[in-house]
Amino acid sequence: MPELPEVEITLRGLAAHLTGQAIAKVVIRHARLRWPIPKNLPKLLHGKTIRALRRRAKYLLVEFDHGTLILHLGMSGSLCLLPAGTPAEKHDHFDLVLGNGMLMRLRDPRRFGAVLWHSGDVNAHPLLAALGPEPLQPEFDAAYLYRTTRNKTAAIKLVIMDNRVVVGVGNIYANEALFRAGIRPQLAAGKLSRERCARLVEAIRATLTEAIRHGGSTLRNFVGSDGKPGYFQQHYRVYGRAGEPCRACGTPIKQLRQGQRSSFYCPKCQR
DNA sequence: CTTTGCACCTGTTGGC
DNA sequence: TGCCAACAGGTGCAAA
Repeated sequence: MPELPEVEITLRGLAAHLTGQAIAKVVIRHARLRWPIPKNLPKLLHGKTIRALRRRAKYLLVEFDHGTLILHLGMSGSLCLLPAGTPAEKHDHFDLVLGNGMLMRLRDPRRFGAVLWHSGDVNAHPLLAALGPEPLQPEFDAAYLYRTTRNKTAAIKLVIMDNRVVVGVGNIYANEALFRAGIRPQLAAGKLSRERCARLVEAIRATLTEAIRHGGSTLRNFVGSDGKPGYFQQHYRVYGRAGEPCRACGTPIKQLRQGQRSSFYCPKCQR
């Protein structure tokens, strides 16, 4: 589920409910996520007040006066707000119980997600320090992408999915953005012209912005929901459509593998 | 430095 | 229906 739009939607859904709340209790049911949840988290957070929620790449940052709780949803994670006392289900690994009688619950069947703590400047955390620009911020522009791709022989799809180049472009939206830009996923990044870099930047922005506007590919209620996604069938142009006709020209969509991930493209619309 | 493939997990899907 | 393999939207890391 969680590509950047889902994380952004989650952030927006939670922010107003968490900000200013004190932590009444921290519950760790299953500490073995991608990295272990710190054992001392309950002690660290008890009675402390949430000052703000932010997002950096696909990390959700819960800021306190004395440090930051770093959350990542991995491949299958979701967060929801429930009344305190709601019984936990199978994959509910972590709760923040709030002073207002609600709790924020992390559910993550595959456990590729993360719950970490960092005191001090969170941008200096090893997981965040080397990240590239946000795709929706002005630093990510045509000049930057052109400069960054020079002399790169790697496929453009792999490059835009590289966190050090730009964050938050996952497999689905990489495929969709390349279709919008009319660029083949296997094209060597260094061969892109300035004009095509500009098109790609705009395509990435438009694809992500549109997905955020639609509530991500998954719509959730954050308050009172059980975290089960209510599915919103996203109208993908190429992702998952191998063999089906291109929505623009009717040519069958092709599939290939790049870096152990599936890529999809229209051989006529994308060059 | 870049590139490649593995690893962490469970759930779902599709072929036989 | 059952069984099993393949695959899934992330991404850090070791090895080459």
